[in-house]
Amino acid sequence: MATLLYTILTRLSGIAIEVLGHVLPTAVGVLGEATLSERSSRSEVVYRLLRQAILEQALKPGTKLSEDTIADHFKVSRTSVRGALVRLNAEGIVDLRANKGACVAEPTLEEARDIFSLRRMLEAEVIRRLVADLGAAGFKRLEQHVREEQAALSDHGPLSIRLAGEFHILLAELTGSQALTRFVREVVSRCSLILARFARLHSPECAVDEHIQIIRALRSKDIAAAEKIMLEHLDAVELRAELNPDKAEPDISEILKRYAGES
Amino acid sequence: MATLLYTILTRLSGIAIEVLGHVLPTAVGVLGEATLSERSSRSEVVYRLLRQAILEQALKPGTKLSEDTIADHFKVSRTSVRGALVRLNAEGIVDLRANKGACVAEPTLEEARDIFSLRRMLEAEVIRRLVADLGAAGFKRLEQHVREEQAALSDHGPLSIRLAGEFHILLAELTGSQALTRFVREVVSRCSLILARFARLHSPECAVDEHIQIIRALRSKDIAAAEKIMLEHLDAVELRAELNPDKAEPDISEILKRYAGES
DNA sequence: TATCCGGCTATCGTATGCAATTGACAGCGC
DNA sequence: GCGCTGTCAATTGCATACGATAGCCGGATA
Repeated sequence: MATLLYTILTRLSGIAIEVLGHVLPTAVGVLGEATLSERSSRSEVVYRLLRQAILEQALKPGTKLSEDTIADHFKVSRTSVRGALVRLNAEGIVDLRANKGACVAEPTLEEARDIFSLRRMLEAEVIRRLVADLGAAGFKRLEQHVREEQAALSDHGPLSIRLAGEFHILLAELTGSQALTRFVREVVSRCSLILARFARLHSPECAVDEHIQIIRALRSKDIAAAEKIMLEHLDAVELRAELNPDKAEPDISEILKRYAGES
Repeated sequence: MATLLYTILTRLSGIAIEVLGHVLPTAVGVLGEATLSERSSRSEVVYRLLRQAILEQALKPGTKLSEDTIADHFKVSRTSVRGALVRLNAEGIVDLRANKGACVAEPTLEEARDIFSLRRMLEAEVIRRLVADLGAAGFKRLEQHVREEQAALSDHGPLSIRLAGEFHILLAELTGSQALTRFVREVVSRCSLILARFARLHSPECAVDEHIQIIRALRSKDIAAAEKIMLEHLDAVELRAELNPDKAEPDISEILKRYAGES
């Protein structure tokens, strides 16, 4: 397990080292969501890299995130790592057990259903708002994004997973509501964890086609139809996840709970 | 300004000092939301105290939160304070400007409307779920809470402000959905900031009566009615806030922007 | 007089060191 | 053989120390 973390971080550390030299602006661009010229502290960089690693499912749920290990690999002090871990914990994608170290969060099946249910609500709202006022510029960004997704499709790897999630975040951003965006970002992140934990193979996870359909529905300005498409899309995502709750328990405590009569 | 922070923290530090001795369990109880026996790190304690101070509107939007000052008053190191500030920042109630220190967030009017709109959506969902499955135990907790609110009413101070917000959080908790609770907690927190910034006098802010009506509506199991009451309640809260956008600009930059033609 | 420049101070970002807690293992008693 | 207890290593929590950055103020210059 420690070995796995080792491997992942080594792969990322190539970026990290450059980042921690003075190539920041460029590297920030690479990391995606940064608005340019935004200077990044070490803690910020670690935060982004870890987040990326988790959302790309390189770091799987349950993986222990030792401060020392991470600090060594990113060539920073534990202080910076801690800052990042605290933030990730606040977002719910890292569990922070006192004196026992951090690990990638392991959503339970129950939590998974909970998240999905909320996600449906939030994204339905997104659709409603977008049908009302999405302009040409917005559609352009969406289409551009989908093109990127298609380009990354052959990759079958981390990139396509991340882009699939970011499509939904982009939708939320286009509503112009910061708060809504924030929440969508969070549920999408956690859904990524859930899929990592429960889904068999992540397949092309969110089929790009479904995203294209959503755009088309938005164009049609038909609220009911658009909402329906989105919900079906989310159902599809959820189905891919929960169909096999077999994989649901690599975690013994879940199993034992039932025998202990804790519900 | 620094003087104000000084005063507030001094008032809180009485608690803090005890807390940082070994009286933790007791003190934690005082702080409300803790499930007993949960040991708290220094960072955690600072987090809770700051959060409480902000939500009770003792620390008003815009107040600078110097790490040194806080650390001195709570008798902890800056390290612990930083951890707390990072968390508060993640929740959106503290702004963290690089190399310039933290300050209590100052929601703009635009953000305020955004938050309220989201809040309506989230709490409507809460009501829908509660109408469906709130049991006797739940009603009991709600009524207990309202009694506390009534008791605190004469106080006209921090306590009643906090309890008013916590009523809504309690409602969310009763749905059993962690994610929903989390989001409601966040919007309620930010609404508190908004009221602190824009509302004239916070009056009994959320009239206790309105809370009682909500409970009654829940009892009636009439979704439409209950939802309506809740939305009216939130409208009332919002009205109290936005009726006088005069107070909207104690902040010069907002004013100057208009003259600079930046929008 | 207004503007620009340089040092100064206050404050933050990061690294490191030490104390404290946890979990494991060996040894002892039952 | 089983369980308990005390010691040890590993890892975190916290404090302190240092370097870096932003904002302030005074002086010099046009």
